[in-house]
Amino acid sequence: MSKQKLADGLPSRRSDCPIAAALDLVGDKWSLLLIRDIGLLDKHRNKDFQSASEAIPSNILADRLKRMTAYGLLEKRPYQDRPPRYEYHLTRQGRELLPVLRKLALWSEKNLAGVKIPRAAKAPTQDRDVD
Amino acid sequence: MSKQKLADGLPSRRSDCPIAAALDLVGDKWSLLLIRDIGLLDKHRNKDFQSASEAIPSNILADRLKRMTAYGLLEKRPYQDRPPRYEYHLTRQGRELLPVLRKLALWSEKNLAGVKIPRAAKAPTQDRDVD
DNA sequence: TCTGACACTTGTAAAACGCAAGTGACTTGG
DNA sequence: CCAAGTCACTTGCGTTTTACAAGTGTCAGA
Repeated sequence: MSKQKLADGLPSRRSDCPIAAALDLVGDKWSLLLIRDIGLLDKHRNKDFQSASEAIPSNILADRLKRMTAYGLLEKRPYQDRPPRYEYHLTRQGRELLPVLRKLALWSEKNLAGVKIPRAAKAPTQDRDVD
Repeated sequence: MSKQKLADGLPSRRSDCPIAAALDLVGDKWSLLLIRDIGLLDKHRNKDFQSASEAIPSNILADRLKRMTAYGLLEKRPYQDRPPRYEYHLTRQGRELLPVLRKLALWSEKNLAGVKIPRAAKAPTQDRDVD
């Protein structure tokens, strides 16, 4: 799965448009939802992601974690030795996607019927999100 | 193509998360690029979209235009009678996605090597984009 | 030793995508 | 009037990606 160049580095870009370039990395059905889980919902481990309300398939989950780690958006960090277990955190690059997600959430709240942003959504921590 | 409920109205949402809800509408490889074409690059007609640097397949293009129109993000407006021809414009809802795109573009410029936002990108017109 | 938790991996079917070619309405040049 | 061209799709079909279910390996704890 994911025939795209993973081992090496980034995927080849469709164009030099910044929007297209970003979508080449996270423009699919699940990636931004994982960024949300990690950055806004404080989920970090495989089972946490599976328990999200959207039920991502486990193979897709594994693939996306692998990909986004390769892209430099996530960092895989061990939290115990035996059995070896890892949790996923946002890199600076990944963290800086959070303002985009917030914008998107605001759009939904304003434009989609019955959508409310939960107050639970963790407020910005380190990153000043003035814009 | 696009077996998803189109005729009726919106697709069923994966969850009540605002981010997931938005991605249910535009969380694919092409939709946001079309929003970009229309809202930032002033493209409005089928051939304009095909001439974009990313070469979207014509059947996918037709499907996305149809879908996003059904979702209320685009408006199909006739510009001549014979032969009947239409051009696509953003609705208010669609236009309000532009700030999201700008955020994303800023992210790319800052975080992806060699990506520059072209000055050509039309500045915000009607919509005050203070945030 | 047995059971369960956890983090994946594998197999296979279903869906979406991408490419090339085709269609229909109409205009324009000859 | 007719042939050729433009435009906006549509169709067929092979490829790729997704999704769902089940399986695997490692290890802790009872």
